[in-house]
Amino acid sequence: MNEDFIHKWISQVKKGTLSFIVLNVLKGGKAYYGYDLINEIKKITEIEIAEGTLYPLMNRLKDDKLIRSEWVEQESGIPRKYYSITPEGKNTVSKMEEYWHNLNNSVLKITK
Amino acid sequence: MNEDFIHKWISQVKKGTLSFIVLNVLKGGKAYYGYDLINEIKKITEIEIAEGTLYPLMNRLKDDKLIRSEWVEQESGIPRKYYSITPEGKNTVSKMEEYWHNLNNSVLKITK
DNA sequence: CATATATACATTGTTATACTATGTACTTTG
DNA sequence: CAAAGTACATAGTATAACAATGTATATATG
Repeated sequence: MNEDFIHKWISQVKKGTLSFIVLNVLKGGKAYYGYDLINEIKKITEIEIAEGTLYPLMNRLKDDKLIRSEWVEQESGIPRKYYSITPEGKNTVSKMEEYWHNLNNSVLKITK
Repeated sequence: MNEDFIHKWISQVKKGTLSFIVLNVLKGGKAYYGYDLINEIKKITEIEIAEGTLYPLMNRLKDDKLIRSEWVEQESGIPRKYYSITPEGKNTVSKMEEYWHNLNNSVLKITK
């Protein structure tokens, strides 16, 4: 069946898209912790990010200095690592937005 | 610099996007050969597909029976391999379109 | 006429990233 | 007290874009 093809295709489309989405959520300046981000993104976009995808992704973004992180102790339960965007991250996300916009316009041109 | 980040990001975004674009070009029923596809897509979308990307991509699409190919001898020059879409390809591309549309709506929601 | 450029297909090796599976550890709920 | 939820993390696998390289023909240019 080509169900399988579609499934694999969606996984490929997510490559790149996820970092863009995460940076956009953080863009406003509010800090999020990982588990929260997954749920927030699922709520807004219906896109499900596996934990095994998100945590390495956040580390990559941090290595590239687009976000920073900070451990915050909780009154009860496990400490949370809060992520927030850096100035360089904001700068980068606006360039990404521009590319995405052009890409979608191209796709619209070609799909109709 | 984050020029490098953007560059790598664009390469990742193309994963999945390129197969979608190629199938959309073929969707109308007209047959294209590889070299022609690259130029056609560059002209319409400004997206540059490397030859080392396109030919393996076309083989994958063929393996998945979304397209078929046919060698056509030329009066002069190198024979061309013409690709055309299959019914299954048309079916698949419309599912892809649906997903893409939803994805872009999600992104729009999150970027504003 | 030799060389560069364009046409046309193809493969190999490298790199990046999503996902599954698995693991740790604490808390809440039935 | 077991199950489900919260919260972080890593290892291994699969996939795909791209650079580099190779083959071969045709045409333009100095």
